Amino acid sequence: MPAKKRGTTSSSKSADFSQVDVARLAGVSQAAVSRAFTPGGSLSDDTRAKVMAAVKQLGYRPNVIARSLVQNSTNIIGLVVKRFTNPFYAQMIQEFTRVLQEQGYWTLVFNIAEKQEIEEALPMALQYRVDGLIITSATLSSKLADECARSGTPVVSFNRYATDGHSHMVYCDNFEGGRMVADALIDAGHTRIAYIAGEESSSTNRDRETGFVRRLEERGHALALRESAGEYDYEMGYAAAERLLLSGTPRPDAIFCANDLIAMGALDLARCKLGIKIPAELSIIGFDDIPAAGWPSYELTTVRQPFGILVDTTIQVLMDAIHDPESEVIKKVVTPTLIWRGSSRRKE
Amino acid sequence: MPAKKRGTTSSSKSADFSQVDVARLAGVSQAAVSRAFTPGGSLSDDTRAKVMAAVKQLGYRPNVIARSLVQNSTNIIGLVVKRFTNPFYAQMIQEFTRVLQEQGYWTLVFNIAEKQEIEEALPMALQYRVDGLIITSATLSSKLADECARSGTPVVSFNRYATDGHSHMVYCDNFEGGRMVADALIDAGHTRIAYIAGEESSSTNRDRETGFVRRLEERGHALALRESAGEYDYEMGYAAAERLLLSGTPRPDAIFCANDLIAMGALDLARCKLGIKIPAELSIIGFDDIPAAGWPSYELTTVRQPFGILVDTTIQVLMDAIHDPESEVIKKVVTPTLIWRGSSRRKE
DNA sequence: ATGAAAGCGCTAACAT
DNA sequence: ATGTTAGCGCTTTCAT
Repeated sequence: MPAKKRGTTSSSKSADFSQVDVARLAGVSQAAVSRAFTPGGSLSDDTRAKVMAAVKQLGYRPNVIARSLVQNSTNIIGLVVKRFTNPFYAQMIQEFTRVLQEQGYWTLVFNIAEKQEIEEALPMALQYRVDGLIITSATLSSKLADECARSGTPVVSFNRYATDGHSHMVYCDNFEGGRMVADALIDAGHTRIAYIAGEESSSTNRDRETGFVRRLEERGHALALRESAGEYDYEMGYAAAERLLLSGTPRPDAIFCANDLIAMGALDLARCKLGIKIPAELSIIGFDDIPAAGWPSYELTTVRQPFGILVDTTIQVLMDAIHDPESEVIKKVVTPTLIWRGSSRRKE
Repeated sequence: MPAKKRGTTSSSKSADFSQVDVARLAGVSQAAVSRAFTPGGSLSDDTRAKVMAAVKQLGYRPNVIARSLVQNSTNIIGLVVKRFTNPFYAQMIQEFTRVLQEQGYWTLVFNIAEKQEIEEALPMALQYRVDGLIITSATLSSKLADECARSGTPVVSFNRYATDGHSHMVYCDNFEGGRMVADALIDAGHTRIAYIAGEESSSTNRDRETGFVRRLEERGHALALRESAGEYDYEMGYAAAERLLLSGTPRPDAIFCANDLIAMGALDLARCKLGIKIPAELSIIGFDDIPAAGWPSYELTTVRQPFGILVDTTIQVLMDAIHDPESEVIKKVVTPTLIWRGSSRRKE
């Protein structure tokens, strides 16, 4: 089946040359060719020149797959993602691929739509012998985590907990972010405070909400209303806000949304459909600080996740784990920042 | 360097088992194990059972890298991307990875920031022996295209021309899209019509602009003003609109922007900073139809690229090319649709 | 500095 | 149906 053409006879198509071909043409051993491509391979200038001439003449290109087989290392990192269209995650992936490339790694993307799909995707990643895994928007079952550990593949969970005992973790302090928002809203004098949740099962949602609600309570406030978008997207945020604001109960004077997309949906519903004045009649605060949050049409107050730091840290942790497979589980927490903009009232 | 543990002795960490290990445990030949993992491999139920028992006991997982080496096929598609953060492209990548996975392929992402970087990224893709390449947001030099052809790696250029004689092409009819906008604006009675360009060197920009301007001229109109954002993003669009609308010359009454992000930047500048009424005083039309274009805060009239069709077609073309490497260059053109929304006046 | 040879884990052709 | 054998293209000893 492989339509492979070998040998020295000049044939025009689909010809992949190997080091044997190069060696033959250069009049050296195949090992010499290999050394010419090995950093630190000891080779005389003369032979190296001969090799390179032959390489150029044939248009030879090393076969990374073969190298990966013998070195038991692919220089590929598996990136498991979901919710791709959320700008926050899109930007993440962009950064991950970019920074990884700078470090000489390539990114194999595993796109999981349903929760269960990670059970298929992850074994594939292991079969491809990736050197490491970054998991965003999914949680490894402990069985999967064990398999990764057994095969010596380090895993970094990005922006979520992992209690499997093997995965490293890098995440934003979502709990603290929730607290910040509670303080901001209380300080601004709000009294009927609501929360719109994102994906209920996600640890990001749980932490943001818990931090938020606990802090409200600490300061003698209760959560007045709660609604759930179910997903982290605009449309679901819009719909959730609709349920929240048209529920018949007295309208809240502030809403904390689990992320920016939800907040923008809520904001649009409130001002475009219901004609509510933002922030005079209603404050809205999001989470992430995606680019659109800063656009003049939204001016969304939000909790910024410092994603450059998150990405760099994640990759650093992964690289450390790759080079020291025996290391203990590493956990890095990054602190978010509240970004004040026009969608919320300020302290009087 | 590879810390590999072999053999039958039960050792706990980093143990990757091979078919030899499985065979030994199952009391069959190594080839039998291979056959157990080969779709049409002939094997008795008895041996298959023995193999599977051993597989399970050891936690054996096939090594795809080794298979790729012998089969000369990786089941990996290289995806070359740029401008990741543009929602249109983010959505594309999401779709590409999803659909490719459905077909049993995995996506290796090559993120190129600078134009020149494709000269490094593409050879790497070839070294990884990808089964095919999808190029978005970049143009292959004919030298690179030749190398792909020589190595038998099919290439599909996504949303851009390729005149290299090898690359297949799937793109939206940007020229026609430009014409549609010209008609829409003229029909609505606009007389001072402007254009804000995206990345000047991109074929998408060139085609949209050419189609637009030609059609204006056909109908006896001239382009009143032209400004360039230089990039396809919001900030550059905002800045370009600022130059355009504050240039001192009489203000245009309509602007066609090379894509939605630029249009949203222009729209925000016009109404938030300059207080211009949209669309009463100024019509704005974009291109792409990203999700945000439909949000109530923007209601952006735009030319929709049917991206589901674009992606499906691209992958279909690529699959065909993979299975018939000798095929002629394929070119598929997809027609866009004008989506009317509130940011532009309608025919009176 | 260089070549010869072993072997990475697998598939596939060739026996039987 | 199953085992034997020969590679795939490469790195890496081990000699020299």
